[in-house]
Amino acid sequence: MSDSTDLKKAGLKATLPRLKILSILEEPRARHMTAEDVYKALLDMGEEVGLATVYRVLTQFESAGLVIRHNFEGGRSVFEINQGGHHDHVVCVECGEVFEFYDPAIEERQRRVAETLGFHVDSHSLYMYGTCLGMKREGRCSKKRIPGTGTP
Amino acid sequence: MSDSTDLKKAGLKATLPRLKILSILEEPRARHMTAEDVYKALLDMGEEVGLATVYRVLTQFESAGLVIRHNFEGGRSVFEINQGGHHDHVVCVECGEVFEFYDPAIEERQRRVAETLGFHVDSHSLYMYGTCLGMKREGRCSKKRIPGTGTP
DNA sequence: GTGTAAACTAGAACGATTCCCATGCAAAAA
DNA sequence: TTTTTGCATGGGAATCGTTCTAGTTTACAC
Repeated sequence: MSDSTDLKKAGLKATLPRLKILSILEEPRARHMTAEDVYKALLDMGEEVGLATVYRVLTQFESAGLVIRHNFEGGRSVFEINQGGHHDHVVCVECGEVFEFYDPAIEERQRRVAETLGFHVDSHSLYMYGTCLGMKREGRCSKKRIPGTGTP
Repeated sequence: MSDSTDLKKAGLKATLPRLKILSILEEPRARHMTAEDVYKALLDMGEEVGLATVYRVLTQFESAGLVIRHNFEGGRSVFEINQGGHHDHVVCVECGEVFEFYDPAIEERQRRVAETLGFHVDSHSLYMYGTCLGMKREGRCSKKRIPGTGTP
């Protein structure tokens, strides 16, 4: 299905900035981007889009369920395209790399805890922070820093 | 053990601002406070402490392991005194109330996941956001808003 | 094509946090 | 005791990410 159709289904007009932003987030290598990252990517591809628009659009996308917003350590938000399957995150504080995982047992226990407390859960987030020792991407921890993650 | 001893053990001089801030965080009703909350509490008790000092001291306390910093949804940080036992959080987006829980099974599964990934975990955070239907504190969801939590 | 509401841009404003620096104070040296 | 040294402080300015405002442009139903 085209991006344009995705947007209309979400009740949003298919404007140029929105289409561009969506396409950037859909690139496989994009995964977790800050608003600033998206803005820079737009500039790099020669698009005239204001930073304010990026923030507005990302927030709209979040409301529409097209993207998911994460608040990693350090305060700033990172966005990820919503491809359906829920998952949690492991963040390497050395290289800033973000890995994903899904554990049914954890999900089930969370449901249980909420039930016990009489709590209706809208969303939950689970992040693990540490170092990717022996992680196999390019041999080891890549030392490349991704904005919005890790410690200084 | 006195606060003064706690500070010295953490390698920090026992200065007045630090003692005051520590004592505020130790009050049982304090639990989860923003830097601003701590600052206001100091002003209320007639102390002359700068906001910058509050931030600086809280960060030092965090490094020393005396307090834990949380990044709840909404961006701002909330601080909680570290009383040893690790726990996770359930945040009511209606009233801003924060509840704590600990589930050994979840902790164990997390450890397992990290192990599988060859990842050394320094810390992790698990938050559930929702509404505290039927929660029994003062009958129900108290509608009192706590800074740094919840949606607008 | 045209009208209208929605979306856009740039820049100002905002709130949280950090930086800067002159001053204060307490432990170590003389 | 006096001097020195160095960390801690307070206040305001600066910075950062994010949101708001005003005026202009665009998408889409007619």
